[in-house]
Amino acid sequence: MSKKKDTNTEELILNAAKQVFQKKGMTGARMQEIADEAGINKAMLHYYYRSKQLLFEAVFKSAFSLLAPQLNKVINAKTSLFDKIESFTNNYISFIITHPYLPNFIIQELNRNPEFAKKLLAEKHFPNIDNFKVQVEEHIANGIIRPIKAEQLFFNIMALNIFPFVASPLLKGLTNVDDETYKKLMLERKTEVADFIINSIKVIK
Amino acid sequence: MSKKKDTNTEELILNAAKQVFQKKGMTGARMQEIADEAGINKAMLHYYYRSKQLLFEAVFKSAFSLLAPQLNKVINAKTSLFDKIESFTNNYISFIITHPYLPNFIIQELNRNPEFAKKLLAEKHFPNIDNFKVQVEEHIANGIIRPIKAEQLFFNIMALNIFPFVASPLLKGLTNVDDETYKKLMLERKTEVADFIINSIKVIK
DNA sequence: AAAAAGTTTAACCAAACGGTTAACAAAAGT
DNA sequence: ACTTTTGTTAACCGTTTGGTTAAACTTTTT
Repeated sequence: MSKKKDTNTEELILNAAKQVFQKKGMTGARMQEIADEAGINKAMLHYYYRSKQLLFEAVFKSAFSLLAPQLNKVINAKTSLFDKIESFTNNYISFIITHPYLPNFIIQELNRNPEFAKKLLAEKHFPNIDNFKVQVEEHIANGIIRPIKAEQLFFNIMALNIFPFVASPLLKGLTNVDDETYKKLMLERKTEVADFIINSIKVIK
Repeated sequence: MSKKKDTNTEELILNAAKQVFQKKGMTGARMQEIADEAGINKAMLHYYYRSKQLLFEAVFKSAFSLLAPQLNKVINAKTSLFDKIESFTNNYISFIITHPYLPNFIIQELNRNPEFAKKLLAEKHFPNIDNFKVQVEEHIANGIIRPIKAEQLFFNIMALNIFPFVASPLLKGLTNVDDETYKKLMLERKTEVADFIINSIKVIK
């Protein structure tokens, strides 16, 4: 057995492929461009990953398994509902600022191939909202939050956190703010979003 | 002058191109596929639209000018803020259900080419949030809503309305609901989203 | 040190791609 | 009637694309 190599080609390819696929998508990416990005011969891509499709799937799964634990924080965590919303919002926005292409990439590719989405979410024993649902229903029963379907609350949390990163060119254009100001607004959202949600659902005693 | 033709080829092409481009994006779409969809010879696409790029731009602009007046409803309308949020949410969700591919298409292509986004939003004298901003600030000054930046409120309105349609494969997977149930949830959002927003910002007297 | 296995490269290939051409058909203008 | 313009088609073209090959180089095994 073995694995010396200070330059691991397989990993080099995966990282280059990540960059190119996440920026241009499956159909927009070119194998030659990935090879150039990695600084190696194009044949290496096929040597290690056989085909564009398989290389893409490796990139996608890698991206998804980076995002999954983030999403799990809203769904499964032993903290109270409000704490959960606050910590998720704070963490998620930090996370996404360091991986700006990630959410758009995933959404784009899931839309391109929804069957792949179903397969992926099924095979990998995946974040399930059952616990979250129970928690929401308990909070409603105890009069802590106003009645709302757990699914709708979950959609709202996801939307408020993810959308401004996915739709940034549109929102930048509509609000007429420059890149720097937009980034500041995104940082503000680390607390703004959680406040907005909790304000909406909390019952005032 | 004139224009007899019961089958207007130019329009036939545009409609076919809309379908293909909105489903597969600029890079994923094929000229032959558009021709097949329209049931005509591929050379016709170039006869009427010169190139793939120009055909794409025609489709994009058409899609955008369909979405723009919808967005304008939040930004410029003479009604009160709460009315505005309620009517926009209700209208927008109805609108998007009849044009399901539209928001994702626009977001995807704006991300692919952000410069094109800037150009488009600049040339077409476009929805501007200035009026909305003034209105929000007035409401805050009058103690009707709690303090919030107009941009953040605007982002939140956009996010809550648009995101569940853009990210439907992801959200379907995570919440484990079938297509029919998902559609029901989307219809519920016609009122749910407005309530959620107003609950969050309204000052209780 | 020789053989075997693993890695890398340049050159190549067939298919798919966007786009063009030339010939033809249908309308419109005269 | 015929000439010109407009619309349409099949066949074609050069380039790009994902993928392969065969030979060379490197590392590991014996």
